[in-house]
Amino acid sequence: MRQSQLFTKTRKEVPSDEIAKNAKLLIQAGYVHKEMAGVYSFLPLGLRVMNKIIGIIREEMNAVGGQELHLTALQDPNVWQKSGRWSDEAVDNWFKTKVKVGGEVGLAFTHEEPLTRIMKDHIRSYKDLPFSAYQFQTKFRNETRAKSGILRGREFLMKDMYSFSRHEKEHEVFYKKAIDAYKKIFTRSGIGEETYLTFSSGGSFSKYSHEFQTLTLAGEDTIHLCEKCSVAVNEEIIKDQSACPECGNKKLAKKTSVEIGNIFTLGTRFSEVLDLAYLDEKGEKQFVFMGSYGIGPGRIMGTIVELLSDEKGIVWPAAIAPFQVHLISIIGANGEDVRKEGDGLYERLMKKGIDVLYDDRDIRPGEKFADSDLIGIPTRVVISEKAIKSGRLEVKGRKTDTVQMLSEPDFLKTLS
RNA sequence: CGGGGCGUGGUGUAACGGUAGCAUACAUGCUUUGGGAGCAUGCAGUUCGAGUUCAAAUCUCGGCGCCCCGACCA
Repeated sequence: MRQSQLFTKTRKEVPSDEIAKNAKLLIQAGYVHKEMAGVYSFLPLGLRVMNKIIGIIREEMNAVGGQELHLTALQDPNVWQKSGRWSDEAVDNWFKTKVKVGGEVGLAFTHEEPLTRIMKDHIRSYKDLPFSAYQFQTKFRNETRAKSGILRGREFLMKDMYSFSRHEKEHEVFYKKAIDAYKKIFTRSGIGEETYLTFSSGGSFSKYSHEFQTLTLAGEDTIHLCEKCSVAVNEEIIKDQSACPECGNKKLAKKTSVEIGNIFTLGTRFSEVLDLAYLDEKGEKQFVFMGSYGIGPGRIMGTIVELLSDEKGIVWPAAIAPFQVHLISIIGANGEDVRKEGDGLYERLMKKGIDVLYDDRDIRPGEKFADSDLIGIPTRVVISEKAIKSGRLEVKGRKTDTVQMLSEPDFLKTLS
């Protein structure tokens, strides 16, 4: 992508009412646009990052056998009435609206009910189980208070997976696989070190659940973590569980964190009320045993900005950066050589399948460097008269201050 | 939802109740060209509605919006 064609521009100054670092930097660098409180549009750079995160999650969900599908945002009240989750008393953050010809619909804040109903058409026998399905879907939650930039919005993308098993024992096998898959996702996203498997309350589903909590002051949760086992206990159940669930360690460290994923054992909570059942080997009717598994890709994105940015801007991990390489041309007084060489290098890199953002703009170097640091692409390559004379590329990592002069083949090797 | 703060060009900021100014961005021209260049010219603004007043960005009331703390967070 040529930066001269990128319609988003960086800004020198940030909107003064933003406090959250993730909102400040993502707006300043042109990744997102705030539409209103808690509602963000993703611009080309932001969408690229989001798609990288989605790609990682998708691979890991597929690896545990999940099948991707896409459910509706508009919800039929009937199915929610059966589970008792349609009323505003039961669920206070519904967005509800009316259909013109009569009747109400809701905007989905989660999808247990609709998917359970769909599965009634497909599950008949124990032979149809176990099974899991997932989607990336926009969720709507009428939060009384949106906050912390993209970390807590009223509209946000969510990966939600649902598992359907014959019984608890079968469910637990999948549940453990899901935990491992989640760990891989957060590690690959570059926040594995700061992310803790956290024992938490199960809300209205079950007594306990597991959350994945990432340490950051921008978060709104409090966890008590065991440094030995890398697990934590959510503050909300610390009265019941005051020691490490793994090793019994009683000296837990209290930290602020953000919940970037959660997994619940649903049991037969939904299958019973919606009558999702199968016939077992003996021909007896059994309710399907369910679980649900959520991740907020936007929360991962915002959390990475919170954790990894520095005073100059964002620092993306290579796996989720919008581009692999930021190619910058320094066009001096007679810049034709540089322009030609830059264009040529850009074409060659693109042909190799390398994702390059090419700053071909006719502006001064200082501005290009500042933008590059702000945008946060992992590798920067500068092409200039100096570089052309040396016959090498000037390569610098976003996180390091040292510049390497590499031949083009050597540079290509560093990317593979 | 309770409490607090704040709404001025695209963005960031000034202005005692009395001419809405500065910076940046943008446009044009010339000069410049390795860490957000210089000069000149131009474009562009008081959140909305009532009220007080000779006069309101400024004071009062209300709406709308944004941020923060708390409550909530399936």
